[in-house]
Amino acid sequence: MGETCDMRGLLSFLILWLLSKGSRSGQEIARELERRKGIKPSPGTIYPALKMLKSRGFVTSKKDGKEVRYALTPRGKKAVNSACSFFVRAFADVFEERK
Amino acid sequence: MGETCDMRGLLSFLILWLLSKGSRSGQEIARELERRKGIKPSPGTIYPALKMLKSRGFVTSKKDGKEVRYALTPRGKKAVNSACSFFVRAFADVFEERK
DNA sequence: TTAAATATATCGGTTATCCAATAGTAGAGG
DNA sequence: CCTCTACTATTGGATAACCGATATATTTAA
Repeated sequence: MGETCDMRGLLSFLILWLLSKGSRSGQEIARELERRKGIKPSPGTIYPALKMLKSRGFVTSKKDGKEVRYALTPRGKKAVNSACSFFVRAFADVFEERK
Repeated sequence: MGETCDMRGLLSFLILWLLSKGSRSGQEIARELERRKGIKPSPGTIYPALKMLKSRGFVTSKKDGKEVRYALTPRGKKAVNSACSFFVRAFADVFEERK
């Protein structure tokens, strides 16, 4: 990517989706995003995103030694659900074509 | 959406993907985006996006009476292909889960 | 008990991504 | 002609989405 089409966006959506599988630390999230996108998001990307999601009430954080574990709030769970159905509706045929 | 998770982004990706099905006018693109996203993008959204894609050599435009028809360049076709495979790799399991 | 490593976080800046408002342009019908 | 309508386009502005550099805290290892 990069030289072709930027594909910016959807980082916070992916973070919420990952957290819907269970709580994670910031670094765990960064590593999972790396597997998906090819490049690891920098600290300046991941932590401000988590902070924003927290300020909107989608995520809680809990310090645990060296790490901080992030988890979805009930409101975050609802947000993921509606975001997923929106996402699937919007991009369904893009996926179908590549099966 | 909106109140939940913004889902901003990927507009230009969707435009390129639509154009990979054949040439379209700006309004045809806007209407197809409306079906996908629920709301019709405003002129201030769609035309600057098309202009940007044109300036990057992904798209050509050709006046045809009242309309302007947009089409992919060879470079645009390559961009769509790599963008699609990136997209599918990044979001495959989000999609699987909802089938 | 230091030093290195790891995780979290902030700051400043760049670019993308939208919208609302506004305006130009061309065909259609009176 | 002239107005109505649909399409195209620009401008200005708000916000999101990143990155690189830097700083801080905690654990681990030497």
